[in-house]
Amino acid sequence: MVGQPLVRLQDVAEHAGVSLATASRMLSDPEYGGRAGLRERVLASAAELGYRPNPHARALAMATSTNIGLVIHDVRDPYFATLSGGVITVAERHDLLVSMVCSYRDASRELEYTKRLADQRVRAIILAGSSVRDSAHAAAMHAELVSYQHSGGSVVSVTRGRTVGHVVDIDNSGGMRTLVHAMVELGHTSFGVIAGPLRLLAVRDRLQGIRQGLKDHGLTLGRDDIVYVDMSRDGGLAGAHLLMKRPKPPRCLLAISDVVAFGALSWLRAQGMTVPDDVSVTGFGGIPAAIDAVPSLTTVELPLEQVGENAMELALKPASPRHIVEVKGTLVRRDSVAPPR
Amino acid sequence: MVGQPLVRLQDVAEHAGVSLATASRMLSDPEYGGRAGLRERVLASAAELGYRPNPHARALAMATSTNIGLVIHDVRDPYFATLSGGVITVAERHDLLVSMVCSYRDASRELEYTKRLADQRVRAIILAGSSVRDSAHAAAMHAELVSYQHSGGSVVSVTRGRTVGHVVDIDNSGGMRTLVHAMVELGHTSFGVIAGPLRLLAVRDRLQGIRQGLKDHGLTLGRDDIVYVDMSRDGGLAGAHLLMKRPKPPRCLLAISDVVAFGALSWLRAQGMTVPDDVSVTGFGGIPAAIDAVPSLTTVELPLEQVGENAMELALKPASPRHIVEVKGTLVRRDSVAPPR
DNA sequence: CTGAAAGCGCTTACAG
DNA sequence: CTGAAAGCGCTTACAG
Repeated sequence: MVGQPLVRLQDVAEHAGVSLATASRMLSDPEYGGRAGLRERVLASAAELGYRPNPHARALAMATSTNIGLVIHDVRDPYFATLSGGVITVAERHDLLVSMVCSYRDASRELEYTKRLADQRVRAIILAGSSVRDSAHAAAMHAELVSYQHSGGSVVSVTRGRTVGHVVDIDNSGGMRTLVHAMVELGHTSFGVIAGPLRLLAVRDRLQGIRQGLKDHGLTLGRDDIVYVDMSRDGGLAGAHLLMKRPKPPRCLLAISDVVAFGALSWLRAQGMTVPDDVSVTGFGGIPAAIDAVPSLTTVELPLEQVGENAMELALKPASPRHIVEVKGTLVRRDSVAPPR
Repeated sequence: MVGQPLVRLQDVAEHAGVSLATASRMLSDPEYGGRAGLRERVLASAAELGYRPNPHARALAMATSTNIGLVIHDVRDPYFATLSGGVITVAERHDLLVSMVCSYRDASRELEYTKRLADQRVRAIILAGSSVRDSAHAAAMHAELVSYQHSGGSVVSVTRGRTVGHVVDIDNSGGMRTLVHAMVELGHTSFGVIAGPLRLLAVRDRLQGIRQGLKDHGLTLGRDDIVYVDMSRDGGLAGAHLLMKRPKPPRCLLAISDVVAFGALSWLRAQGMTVPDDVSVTGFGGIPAAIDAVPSLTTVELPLEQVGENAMELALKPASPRHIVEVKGTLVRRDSVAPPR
């Protein structure tokens, strides 16, 4: 690359009449003493020359950068977009840049990006998507994270089950269980579940919550009462179709996430079915749009933005002791549910 | 930072029995010749030792990195989330990481982040939010971008009016004009506009499109027919309130963006007003959720994801010649509009 | 407190 | 084609 010569620390030092070392100290170590007026002089020179430190040189010398790595499933998903907003807010407060990558729920992408971020010496890696249940992959991820943490990096997972780094543990199963209780108490006994891929831990946990919630009331889920789809609006569309076209369609549709529930609502609307009169629908997550859905969506609301903030705050803490922040969702009952007719 | 010793290029070179220089060439220059089997040997050593190049050392030596900087207004806004998805998709294809920052429509943030990204020697800076109309700020941004480009960086703006770098030019005014024509042809004559802050060029352009569209039919907008709000769902809520509480409320609400329109729909619903029977509502942008709104939202649909892909593709092109990609929206008429009663 | 020097891990003219 | 050496722009023991 060609370019006009940039001003280096060396230039600042000369301009201020001090050594490179002193200039470096005055500029980047606020604690450092120094004879009266020295610091001011160096700062003035830096300002006058328009000095802007080269972060790569610094990262090379210090073996750490001023960036944060954020791994999510998909930015286009409001769940992750909202969470990312929280991460970015706190990162900004600490003058940290965030490099965001999307795994699209693909294990190998997740691993590759994690390595890439580790190589970049980001200060912290925040894994904000549910971890994947694949023992080979899990082992590789674990090894990578351990070595990354060992080299001074900070690891934060927004998923339980990781044995390294800090954790923001979202109570997926408990939230779903509470939701199911409420539906049963509303009078529902016939459920259909639109689930996501079983390799995702969050999916498993939410399903477990559903099963437990039903079991608490002596109910069970039949094999056919659950369908597995992509965790997207289109997945929800397909899932609703599969469940509702059965001979005896369920009276309450439990979607694995809000976005999936939106797809279901859309399918039902297209079929001319009325929610909640014909069928009740629930989501999970509490993305902002849930409140504006028509009918407004009953869901387990997670403080998504705050989860992102928590994650970023944990990223700033030393690796030891490990912190586990538990986040519980709150059931928000809205218009998408009613007692079965 | 403490950490186990990582393997360096030097180690690979020794293991393969070649010099540092040769190892470097074999590993990072596929074009480079070399005696038969040499490359294989070096690659084998690198693989065996688990060599992972230090990107900062490389960036320092080459004065360029393998990252892309993306500046948007807000990740939580589906408009930008969708667009970002496109950027990330193409970036991944080229093995590039994207560092994403949110300006929250704040000029000084935009400038600071741009500088920061330039300092990081990102390969390209993609400015995906509408530029701000403030001559001092514009001058500073321009100077920064020129110097960045001069030093080898690639600049792409998803907004017109920038005189440096490539541009993805979204036809904001033309799109709005078409939309207004359609509304007038539907029989509307009484409009209310929920606009965003005038310092945003995109807002000005869309407003201009509205005015032009009306003028084409001999109509004009009164001073009170337009309100200025935050470009968010809550802004839309407030805007609808302001306009609809007037003595003679408009029969058609033109929102400056889809998200703002969602807010308006929400307010109207809360008031017990029916869309489109009582009032028609339109948006702009074509975010995915527009189709699932109830009533589904009439809007000018932009290929947002593709805009992001285009931007990233332009980022890969040499600075000269400049490319201007023009993107037109398409009017999508849905259920949120009807002839006035 | 301050400075000269080594070192971070690469790339790339420059000689051979 | 290959290697020794300089250089990228910082930080930080190590002496003074």
